[in-house]
Parts: sequence; structure tokens; C-alpha cells
Amino acid sequence: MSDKYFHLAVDAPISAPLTYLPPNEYIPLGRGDSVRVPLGKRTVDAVVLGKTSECGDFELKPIQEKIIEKPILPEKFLGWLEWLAKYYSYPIGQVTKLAFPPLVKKTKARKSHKSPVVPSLERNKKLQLTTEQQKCFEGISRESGFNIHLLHGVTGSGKTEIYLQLIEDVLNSGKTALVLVPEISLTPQLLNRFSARFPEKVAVIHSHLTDREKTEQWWFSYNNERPILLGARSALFCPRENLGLIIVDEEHESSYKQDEKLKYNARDAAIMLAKMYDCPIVLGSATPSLESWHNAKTGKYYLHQMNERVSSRPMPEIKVVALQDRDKTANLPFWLSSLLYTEIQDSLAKKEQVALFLNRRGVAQFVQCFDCGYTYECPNCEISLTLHGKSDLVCHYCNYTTVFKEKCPDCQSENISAQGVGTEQVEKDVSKLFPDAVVQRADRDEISKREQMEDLIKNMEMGNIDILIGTQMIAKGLDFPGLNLVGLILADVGFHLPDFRASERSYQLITQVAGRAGRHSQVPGKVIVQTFNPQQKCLQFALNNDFEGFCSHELQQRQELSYPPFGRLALIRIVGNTLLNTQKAAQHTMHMLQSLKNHRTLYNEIKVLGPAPAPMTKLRNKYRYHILVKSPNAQTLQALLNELAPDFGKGLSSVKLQIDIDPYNMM
DNA sequence: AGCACGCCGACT
DNA sequence: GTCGGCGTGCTC
Repeated sequence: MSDKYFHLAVDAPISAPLTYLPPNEYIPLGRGDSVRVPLGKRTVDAVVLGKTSECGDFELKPIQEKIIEKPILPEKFLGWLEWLAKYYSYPIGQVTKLAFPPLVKKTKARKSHKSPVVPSLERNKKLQLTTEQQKCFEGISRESGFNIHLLHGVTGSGKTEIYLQLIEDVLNSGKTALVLVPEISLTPQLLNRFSARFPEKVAVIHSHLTDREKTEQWWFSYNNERPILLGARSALFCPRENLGLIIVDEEHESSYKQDEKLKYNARDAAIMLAKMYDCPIVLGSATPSLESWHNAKTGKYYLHQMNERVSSRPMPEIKVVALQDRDKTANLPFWLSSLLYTEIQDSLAKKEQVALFLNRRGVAQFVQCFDCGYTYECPNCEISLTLHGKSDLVCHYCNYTTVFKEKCPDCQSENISAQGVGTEQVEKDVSKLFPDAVVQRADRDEISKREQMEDLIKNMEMGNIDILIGTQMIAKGLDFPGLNLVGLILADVGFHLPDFRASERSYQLITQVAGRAGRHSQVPGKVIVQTFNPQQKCLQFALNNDFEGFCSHELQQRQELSYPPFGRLALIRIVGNTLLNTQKAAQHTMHMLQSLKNHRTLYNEIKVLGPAPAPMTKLRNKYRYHILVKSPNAQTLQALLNELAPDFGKGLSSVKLQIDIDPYNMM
């Protein structure tokens, strides 16, 4: 062995591994071991990536010591971490750091007044699968090794029971399972269901655990003491030895995408992890993402579908109200139609509960006419224009600019202005309109802790709340027996966000919201959907529950503008201290991208848009600009961005570039 | 990320 | 004069 130096992933924001001399006294070291090394004037932790004979132009320092308390990272897992660092262009040392528990020492559970992380329950027997479930279960089990399965099943079709039986088989074969769910869906009900089926076999990791709890659960999983790991996206980073199955529930959820630091998508990262471990992965959803749907339709994934509910209940009755046609003499708040108003009155009279949903992302300012519903859109990008100052309308993708006139270009009304409705406004108005009703607001500002959510659920179940007003927070998974009327305040807020996924999100939201009403009644629940765009395609598809129709329509739109799944995106965010510096740096970056493009025919098919001010141009006292890169495939995109990377910061005083691969949050 | 170096303004 | 503000740059 002639390679005498070590390649290390050091805990510092340096993209490439650093080279070190072996320790002064011989210690056996291999890939995945943790070591302590000098870095500048301090000492940091690092992970051994390999050996090399190259040392470059540096005076090398020796490794100080091996850190024996730290767990060794398994080879397959380390390979996955290296892929993450490369694909999402994030420093390798800061990626490897995520693969360790928060505390160094193993911890033992202390007796505490808190409820246990994983409840201990009597064992529950497995349920008999329906014919449809059985068919899906067998279809997934038939394949071995790395395979991607999309399980598309309407809400209540019993996806979880299939997961549980797949897990049982994997445990019987001596392997372990990883189950990812969105943080918001990790409810006590779900934990109970898993731990009752597999007593003492489930570890749980999510962000509400203390460091001590997290470390304890981490070791349960690492040691194979508990072969099932159930958790939010961060559970991916718990290294496994013998992984045999990955499940990603609600795979379409945008919360799987982390939009700071390492901007990974847990669903995509999970697919790569399954590939590394040569094991199957199941993506489940009632409304799959267009990316996954397209992959299933083109044969990259296996598709399994369930169209029936386990125990059939009547579907809710859905009515659409065009807000521009509302009775303006009724003296109601602008967001409330007479129909929804009278339905609320009826429900309250019958002592039934009401829930009002409002897409909170509507905080973004867009210009809308209150008489005809017209909004300004960019002719190049088909997204809404955002108002800057008094009269400039700007596209945040391509920087197309036009002037806002005080009159609606469509109907000449002067009742046109920048809009944004918030849950607080709705709560205020509702309390005034129905002074005798108990009104509860549920959004990030009101409900931040787990106990608050549990209280809310209890109060709803006991009928202590008459009108619940909330965001998506209460649209997911919740099941209230007394809830028979659901109002979606503004179904089309999403259409006017600077986001090409707006239609997809609206479809998913309507489907979810409609699923909340009348779940325990033999009388169908009522759903009122308010909108300025009753003719909007995605709305029509959602009302008819026509998922496939929606997908083929939306996929055509995406293809025309080369949006995913037809090609890949990268969002380059330029962040600086002054507007001028940031603009200059953004232009400079754009020029560099253009000249890189001109030098290689490989890049001919890449489109670079911008620079444009970010939708939130000034955030935390920093100015932000965007450049959007569209590429036909991931490889070409990565090649271009890697060429850009070495020049970061050069001549761009104090301005930083952040790269977001496969972005979700376009703000 | 941390840590040092360096170049300006305010104080004993 | 020098103490310390943080902008800039480097770490094998």
C-alpha cells in the first residue's frame, strides 16, 4: 500500500476533502472512522473517506487521534453521504456531521414525567387485507433488490396496513426497515399503530425530541436493537447496517424538501439510499407528485393503485362559489360568500362543527381585481407578477417588468389592488359575525408545541370548538366526528404565487381538505370551495376526483415550459449586504454562466433565466437575487454548476451564492 | 463554521 | 495613542 495520506471530511464549510498525515503513533484507520484533527488554530472532528498518495501544495498536519466513542459509518451509508454532498453541492464534512447523534455518550432512558417517546402497548394482530390491498402487497413483495414502487391509494384505502405487512416480512428475513412520514403526520395515533403491531421493535426520530431522547432512539436503531425506524426526514441520517425496506409515506409532501443548509429532498435521497442498499422502496400517496407519477407512467417505477375505501362512506358534497359573483350588498367581508355564510349559520344551528381553511402562503403580494378576479401574469413564465413599490410589476423568474395601472386591464374596474388574506383577519371577522360561537385559530403562530396540538384535537373531539380556522396544519390526516362543513376560503391563492407547482399544490390541498368533512356520518359532509377561478382546470379535476386527468393536463403544461419532471431545475440565490453589491454579483454570476454555456455545446439545451429579485427581496437585512437554471437532465446541470463553483466569491465582495438543486421553495 | 488579521472610529 | 467594531479570507 503506497497511499500514505488520508482524505478526510472535516467539520468546516470546505467542499473538497482535506489531506492529512497519519497519526504519529500507528493506529489502524479505515473509511467511516472518526478522527480528531488540527484545522487552523483549532481542533475539529473529521471522518475518514480514504487514502491517497497526492498531497498537493500543502504542509500536511498529522491526525491527532481516533475518536473511539463515535460510531463507525457503514460503507454503503458513507457512499450515500458522499452522493448527497455532491448532488446538493454541500460541504462533505457538514454532511457527514449529520450522521451522528446529538450527544456523544450513549444515553439511557431516565424516568420522567413526560410520556415515553414510543408507547408500550399490547400487541395488535394484523388485519385481513382487502382484495385490492392484497394485490398491491403481492405486487410489491414479488420483486427483490432495488425497486421503486409508487403506491397510489385514495385516502382511507388502507396504505398503512400494507406498509405494516411489508415490514413484517422484512423483519422475518432478518433485515431492518425505515419509514419516513412528514413531521406533521407523526401523530400519537400513528405511533400507537406501529408500536402495537411491533412491540419493542420501533424507534422514533423527529425534531420535537430532546437531544437525550434523540440520542437514545438513534442508538436503538444503529444497534439493530429496534429494527424499525419511524421518523421525519432527518431519520434518513441514522446509519443502518442491514436495511431491507424503505417506505416514504405522503411522498408528494413538500416538507420532505429541506430548504436551508443541505437542501436535500428526503424522498429523492431515500431512493438513492435504497439503491445503495439494494433494497426496495415504496412511495405512498393519495395524490402523488407529478415527478413520481411521470416516473411510474414511463415505467421507471412500478405503479400500484387502490381506488376503494376500506369501509365505504358517502363522499362529501362539494360546491364551488365564484367569489367575483358574490353579493356585494350583503355587507360581508370580501373573503366570505353568502353561501358559505349561510351554511356556517346552518351548521351552528345544528350544533355541528365548522372548519375554515386558508392557504397561508397567500401572504405573498399579488395584484388581483376584486370584480373579475384578473391577476397580472408573466407572459414568459406563466406565474403571477409581484408588485414592487407603487407601480412596478416584476416576474421573479425572468425579471419581465410591466407597469401597474390603477385600473383592471380586463374589466376596467378600479377595485384592483395588492392582496393577501391571513388567518388572523379571518378569525377577527368570524368572531364578529358569529359572536356566540367558540372560535379557535390553528396555525404556526398559535400551535407550536405537540401538547397544544393534542389539546386542540381533544377540544375538537369533545365539541368544545364550534369554528376552527386554520392552515394546512389541520388539513392533514385529522379526523373529527362532529365536523360536517368545511370551507376552503380561497382555493386559488396558490395559482398566483411565483411557483410553477401552484396547480399541483392546489389539487392536493382541495383533495385533502375535502377528505375532512363528514367522515363519521352517513349523511354526506359539505365542502364549500371559494375561488376567483371556478373554471381553473385543476379545480375541476379535483372536484371530479380525476387525478389521472389532472396529471396528463398538468404534465403537458410542464413539458411546454421544460419544468420538472421534464428536466431539472437549480435555483441560484445570491445574498448580499447591499442592493447594489447583490445586483452586481448576480449579473456577474449570470455572465459567467452565459460564457460557460457558450464554451460547450453540451450546455446548449440549458436555459438560464434572470437574474431577478427574489420574491422576498430583502430578508433579515440581506438582499436576495435569483438565477434559475433549467436543464434537460441532472448530469448536465451538475456539470455546469461544478464549473461555476470554484469561482464563488471571486470579486463578489461579501456576497454569497447558495445553490438549491430541485428547488421547491421558490421564494 | 471559527479564528485572525486589518483597517477605521471613539475613548482613557 | 490603543481598544474594539466587523468586513475579508483561510483552514490540509
